[in-house]
Amino acid sequence: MTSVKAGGDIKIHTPACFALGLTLDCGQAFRWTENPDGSFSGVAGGRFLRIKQDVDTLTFFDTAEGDFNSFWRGYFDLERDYSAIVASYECDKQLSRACREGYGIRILRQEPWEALCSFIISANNNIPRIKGIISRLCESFGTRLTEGAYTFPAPERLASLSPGELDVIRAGFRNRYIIDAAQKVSSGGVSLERIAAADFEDAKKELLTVKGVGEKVAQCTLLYGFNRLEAFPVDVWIRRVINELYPAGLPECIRGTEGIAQQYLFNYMRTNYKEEKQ
DNA sequence: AGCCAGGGTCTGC
DNA sequence: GCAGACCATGGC
Repeated sequence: MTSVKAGGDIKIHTPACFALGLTLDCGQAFRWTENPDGSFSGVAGGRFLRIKQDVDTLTFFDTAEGDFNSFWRGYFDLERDYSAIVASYECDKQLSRACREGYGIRILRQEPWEALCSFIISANNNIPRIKGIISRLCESFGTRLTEGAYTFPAPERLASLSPGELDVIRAGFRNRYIIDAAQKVSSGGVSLERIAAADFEDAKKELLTVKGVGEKVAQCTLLYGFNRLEAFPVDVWIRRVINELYPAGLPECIRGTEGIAQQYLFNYMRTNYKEEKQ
């Protein structure tokens, strides 16, 4: 069976402060892979996308205009003025440097359920392995879109599984956490709609009722799944940032967009640490 | 071989 | 509230 192309390519002028590769490979999303030609392929919102950034052009291959406007525009946060946000970080020297080195990183607007489930899997784990587990989760329990591309399984699909049935994804002790999250979300015991409408503290409190969700996973879910830019997840890398760069406290200029600053600092510390080890 | 990874839970004080 | 053991897995 041959697939019918739904639409042509969409080309837009690359927005200011937009770096595709850094954004898709900075530890906030786990579903994108780089192709030999420099484009990226991935699945989000139940849609497969191949996308490539050239000097001045961003190409969404084989994408319908309706999908671009109703989904991808929001997913890549194209309407937000990142140049202004990054400029507001000039109050701090080290943060400014982090912004230069990671210039163009954006916070993706991922789906709440995928973000919650992905960051439950991220606990005490490393990024390459997180990607592998999520890939196997989608391949085993998602819906096939095209060759090698599967949707992220809905909570309803995972809620009826036993931990043993999840062994194929090799998530280890996280199996029962994934299932608990799927059960609470699909039953409405935890409501993603209510979380989206709640203030920050109430939203976090509701997320913390899920097993396997502590402070850090809740902050990640709110930042990446609900676009709460005031969230500030602290993992081991950000702990190093705080200890080594900001022992007296974080700079004032990040107030309101702490999550974006956090992403630049995360990238900065990880990149420099890797170079140090070579 | 042992340590680490976008942590959290559970128990005991 | 806080420390410490424990949790699966795989890369280095």
